[in-house]
Amino acid sequence: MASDSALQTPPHPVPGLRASAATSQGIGLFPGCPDLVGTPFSYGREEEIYGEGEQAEFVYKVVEGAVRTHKVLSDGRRQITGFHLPGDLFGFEQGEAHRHTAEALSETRVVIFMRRSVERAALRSAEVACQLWGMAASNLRYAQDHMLLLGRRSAVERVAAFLMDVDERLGRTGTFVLPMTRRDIADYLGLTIETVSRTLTQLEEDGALLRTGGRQVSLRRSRIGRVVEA
Amino acid sequence: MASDSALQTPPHPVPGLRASAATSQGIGLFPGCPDLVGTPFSYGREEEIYGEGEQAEFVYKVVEGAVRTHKVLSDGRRQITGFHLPGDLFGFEQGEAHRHTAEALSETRVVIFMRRSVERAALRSAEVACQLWGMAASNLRYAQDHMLLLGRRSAVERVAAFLMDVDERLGRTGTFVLPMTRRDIADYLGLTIETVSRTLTQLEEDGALLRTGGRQVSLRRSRIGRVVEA
DNA sequence: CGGTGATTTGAATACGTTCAAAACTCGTGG
DNA sequence: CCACGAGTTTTGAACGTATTCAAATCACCG
Repeated sequence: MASDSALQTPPHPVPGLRASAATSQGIGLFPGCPDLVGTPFSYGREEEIYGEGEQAEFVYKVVEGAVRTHKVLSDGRRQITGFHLPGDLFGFEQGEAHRHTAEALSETRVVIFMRRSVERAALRSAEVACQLWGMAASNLRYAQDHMLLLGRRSAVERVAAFLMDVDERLGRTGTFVLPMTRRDIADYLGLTIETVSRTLTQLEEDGALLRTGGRQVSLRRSRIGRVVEA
Repeated sequence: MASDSALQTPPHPVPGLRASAATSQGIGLFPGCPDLVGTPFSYGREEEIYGEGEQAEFVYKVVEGAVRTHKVLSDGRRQITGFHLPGDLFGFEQGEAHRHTAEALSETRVVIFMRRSVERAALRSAEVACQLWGMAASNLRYAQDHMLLLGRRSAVERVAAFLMDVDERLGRTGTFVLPMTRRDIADYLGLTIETVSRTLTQLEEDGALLRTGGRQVSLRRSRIGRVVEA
């Protein structure tokens, strides 16, 4: 399931000193932050990147593909806390252990950084620390919007808002292929797969979107926008 | 409704240069951060501290009392994103405008800081920036736990988890007076006031807690803990 | 002690869930 | 290129939890 890259040692790579050797492919942690260079790595569909409770050694940046992070209750109920698309950072924890499980939705390429070195960089440079702060704050904003969705929105509103969000993050073309299953969508929106499916059907009947094949959707922005409004 | 302090000009104070004069009462932003001194201020029960969309000029730290922050949909549905008790910081935004509304639950004393000067301090000092990062990260963790609660937990689980959380933050005595109304609890847990009330009754019948008067509760930690488990 | 707002309780309803089965997709191999 | 088959998605029907609407009770302040 793992990629065939010679650099890999799944499931938990140790970049060590190889980071500098990877400079050609390496991508900086932040736009203007050339000294922190990551090691490329990749994961196969449904592959676990790290599990809840594991030592949080690395930080990850998506290059290609998509990742989900989630939490689970002991009886299996699952809440996806976020989908991470190219350019997004994930896996950063304050404590020693990961507080989520992260899995690749599809064949996914990332670059990884040692958490320790990022933290050291933050301690030395106010600029780096501010970027990390900004990142956490932006994730917080996102989480709070999602709290409003989970706590107070109806099924149609959740699904419509979700589709608009995905469209946005995928380039606002209005037409895209959902990178996740119905189960993932349901576990992200606090619904069941059946409700997600029924709601999609309803939105299509209302002319808010068109479906061609299981995952492909085209939004009628004006119509679907009216569903969310409030 | 505002306090009778001579320093006040409700609802939106301008501390300006008075900050240094307030040193005697002033409380630093962080434990080891003596150069950022706030101006004391207070608000009456149900008084708005700032509104969503307003210019985010200040940052607040609760000294006494309690504050709620929330978001509202145009039709009035409300989601409380957090309760802030003594010691907690709130009102920090990344952008120019507040993304929530903040209100005092009861007579509340805070110290306020100019956002600009905190930001300037962060730019200068990696240590301050790291503290702010840590704060945002901790809020994020909290928000993500709450997402799991809102998305996947039943009414009893939500109420039980809520009571245990309040107990924790109020000193783990097991006995306390809820500082908020049923409506606040409902809007925090994504339920209705009726459901919160019924659930409280049910928990009492199950022997998980005792109620003496509207807001006073005593938890049977072992019993109520079993409700949340998962 | 009265009055107002908060809380609780009751009954009917609705929305989303659950369980079950059919239909569709898409990758694989013939 | 088509057929197969596993997994995913859709649809259907019954059910359950939480909501809604309504009214009674309670708590607290003056």
